[in-house]
Amino acid sequence: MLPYILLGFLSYQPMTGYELKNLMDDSTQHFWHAHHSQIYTTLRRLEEKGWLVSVEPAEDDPLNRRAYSITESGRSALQSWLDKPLLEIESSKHALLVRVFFSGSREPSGILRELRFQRQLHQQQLEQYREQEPAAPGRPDLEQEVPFWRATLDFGRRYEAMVVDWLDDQIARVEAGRRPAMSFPDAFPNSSLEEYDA
Amino acid sequence: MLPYILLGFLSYQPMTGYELKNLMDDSTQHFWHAHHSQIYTTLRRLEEKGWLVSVEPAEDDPLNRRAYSITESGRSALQSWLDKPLLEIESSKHALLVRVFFSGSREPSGILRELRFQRQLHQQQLEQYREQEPAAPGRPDLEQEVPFWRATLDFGRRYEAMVVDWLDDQIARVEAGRRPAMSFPDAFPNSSLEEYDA
DNA sequence: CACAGCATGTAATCTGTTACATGATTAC
DNA sequence: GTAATCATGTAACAGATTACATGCTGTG
Repeated sequence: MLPYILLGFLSYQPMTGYELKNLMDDSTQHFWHAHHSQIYTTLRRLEEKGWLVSVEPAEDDPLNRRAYSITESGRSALQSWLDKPLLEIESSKHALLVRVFFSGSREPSGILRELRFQRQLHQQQLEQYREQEPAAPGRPDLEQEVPFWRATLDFGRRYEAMVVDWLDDQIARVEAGRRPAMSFPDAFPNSSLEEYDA
Repeated sequence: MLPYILLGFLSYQPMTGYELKNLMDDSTQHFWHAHHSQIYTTLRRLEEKGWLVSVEPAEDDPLNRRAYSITESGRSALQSWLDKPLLEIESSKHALLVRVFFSGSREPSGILRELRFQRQLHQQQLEQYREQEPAAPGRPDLEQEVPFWRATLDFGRRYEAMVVDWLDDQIARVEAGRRPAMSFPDAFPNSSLEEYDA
């Protein structure tokens, strides 16, 4: 997948590995991320394949920047990947759900602490997504891309909102189970926005 | 993560690799999956670590079944993993979103075909989750686990419902963009439940 | 007897993470 | 000057997928 992300961005304009890393951190982070080590090695591999070409860092560039450009061969590889649609549901991995699945014998207080902290993290993530707005300033040729960038951001917002709701319900469920047949309020009601106190 | 899933299941009762694979396919599939090759090698590794013990397949068992049991050391490893809560948002990977992100210059018809097919898949997945109901028949000692199993299933249902909604909106958006300032219905309106016709 | 399912493994490869390593530039 | 950021790489390791490989059992 990473090769196509790099090809995709380089189809907009030539860039260095460092710039690609930053772009991914800003825009694809919530559905695909990569460490710089993987990006640099993948770029080299794509150049060997002939899908990219890089210009040797200029001698007067002490930062040793290597800019990559997409080749015609790279463009058609990207295009034929896009033309071959995804025909399956991709499987995902959620460590949090693994933990919840095997939490039946944990202390309710420990579970609650974890769920409340996760709720806080996902709420913050949601707020951050709500502030983001994709744009291609000064690139009218990329205007048609913007609605698709926004679509992926919208997915992120809906996903985080769903997770926050689910966590709220799980927190309520565990709290309800903790004091069965009781209705006393907690002596020190927990704010779900406190720092994790582990 | 896989080691803890195996430990978690084996904390319920001794099992073979094959049974663990089936259990995962039935219950953790939507938040963690593994191929049998990885399960068998991981079980061996956990035995070397002393977290599991296996009994040699009985001589009279032509199927060569090897049953694993959790050790005390394995139980405490599982427990201390559960006691160390997850303090970050886990990053996820969504190939579909990568494709959508770089779909700005694709043919609307190709995008629509893909989105509609994905919608169909996720709708089916949602219906399948709605029919599922976690239970521990004949194991009253596992009753307390059931609500947590159900919680992860509930996550799956909400996730698939969210994805279907999002796909509906994206399909509508692309359709609206395809015939700007027009309101003629399609000559052959597409059923979103047809087989993929690629 | 053929085929689906039971049952376990190894090997090669690919993908991804973490750690190690280096050096320049910019802002304070 | 010192810390953050720019910028690129290698190496070791861990995690995951795909292919290869084998043999038994039960059903039609």
